[in-house]
Amino acid sequence: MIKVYNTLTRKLEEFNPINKGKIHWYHCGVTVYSRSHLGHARNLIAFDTIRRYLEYRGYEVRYVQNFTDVDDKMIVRANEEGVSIIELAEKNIQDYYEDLDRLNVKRPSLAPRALLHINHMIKDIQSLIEKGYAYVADNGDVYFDVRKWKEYGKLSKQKLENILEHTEDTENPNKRFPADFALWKAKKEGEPSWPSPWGEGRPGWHIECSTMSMTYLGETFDIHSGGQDLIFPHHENEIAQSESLTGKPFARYWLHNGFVKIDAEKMSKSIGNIININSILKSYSPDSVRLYTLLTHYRQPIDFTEEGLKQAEVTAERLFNTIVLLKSFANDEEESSVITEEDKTMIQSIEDARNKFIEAMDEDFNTSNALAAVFEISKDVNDYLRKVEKINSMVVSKANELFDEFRLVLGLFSDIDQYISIDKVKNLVNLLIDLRQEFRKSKNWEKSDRIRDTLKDSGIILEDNPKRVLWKIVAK
RNA sequence: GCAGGGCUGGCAGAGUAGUUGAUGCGAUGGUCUGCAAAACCAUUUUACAGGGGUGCAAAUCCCUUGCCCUGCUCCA
Repeated sequence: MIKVYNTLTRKLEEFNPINKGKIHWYHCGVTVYSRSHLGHARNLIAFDTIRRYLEYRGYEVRYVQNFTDVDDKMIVRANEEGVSIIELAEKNIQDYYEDLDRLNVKRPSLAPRALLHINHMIKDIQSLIEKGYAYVADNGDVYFDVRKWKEYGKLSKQKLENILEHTEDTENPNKRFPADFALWKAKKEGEPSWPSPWGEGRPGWHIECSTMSMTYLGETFDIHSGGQDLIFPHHENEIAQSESLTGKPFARYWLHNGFVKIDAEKMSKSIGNIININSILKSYSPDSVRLYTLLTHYRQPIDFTEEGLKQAEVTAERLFNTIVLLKSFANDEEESSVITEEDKTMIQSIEDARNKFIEAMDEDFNTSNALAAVFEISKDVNDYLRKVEKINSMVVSKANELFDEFRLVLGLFSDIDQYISIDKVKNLVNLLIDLRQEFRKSKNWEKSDRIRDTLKDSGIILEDNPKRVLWKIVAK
């Protein structure tokens, strides 16, 4: 049974999708006006892993993630660069996918863009006006009337009075109430605009997510996710718009991830303390970044330090070594009919590790504890491959199965195949190892070292152990 | 002010009442060993911001103080 922490109820809840076996999920994506940073990476990796886990558990996941390509930031940036917002969006979406792919984050099932849904948004705004939840101001703006929606504040647990007290926008004469938010903004000079029943203008920020999520996932869907900073006002407003429009519950489970901080401060574009994904990937592998992220539970903040990332890098490398070594035994045909006590213990450990992993992930996707299971079995495998008299092919295949599952869910080491040797190479290396062992027996260190050094130069590392010589292919 | 999150070993980071200070990194010692590399083992353990309270029992629940962060404005 999977449990998730739901921001709406502030409780751990049993997870059950509306349609058995299928999950409809909307993830709030990015405004495509600049390059993505580590905060986005954390967010993407966290939910990508959750998605992968749900798929692993047999769910079919429809994962919709939007691109905000029309809003204030887009317009300002496009003007600065002297391009249209469409051109700006194109470029940044391309960069975004590049970052996404490198981090091995699965692409969304659907990635709708706000600009292509303006007519649909207009229809929704129109309905909200007709239902009396929205009003047209004299200047052509359209606002959502928060006082009409009695449940306003239910996600962020804010009372309207408190919101009001700290709303800065008290001067706007077009609003009936300071906390009302824009569904449609009348055109200003130098801004792109679209025709509407209320004159030229453009949509407000929040409506796109309501419109697009319900278009592709239905009026009520399972999961809605995003960063914690979106809880208010963005997600609060989405709920208000959507539920007043349909009269039905909007998203059922609200998931929010914690921030990446730098020197105890949130990493954000407005503070300017950002590290871009592409720049961190110049010094660290995607696997290191993923692992670094997953070592902390997704709802906890991560105070980013290079030291921490380095630690994760070492950890990732060690784990990688285990897996690649294990893979090198995968196709060894020697069927061992005898099952020793050590084999049995290993098989049991493998089962235990899988169960522990699942148990951890079931509990609100506790990747920290899940990884603990991975590290423990990794240690057992290392021990087994080096110490046991005869390696049992069944043990190897079960272990490989397990690590394949881990890799799939955690999104780690997706490029591992390039480090696995084809049989021809394998035979060749094994021959050289045999020869070298003969030289070693006769204490011909010069020749035995020459073999080892030459192999090392071509990226093959030998490792002498009492029971056997192990080898692996490394990068470069 | 209101709402929420945090304060655990040298570092990172799980754990929300009671058979583990999980796990990772680091450090020290060891095993292995021609050398190298890797791996494994042991130690690094009477921790849980301070104070108070309720429990047979609290890091874990309640109260309180301190410090930090976040949202209430665009933001993953």
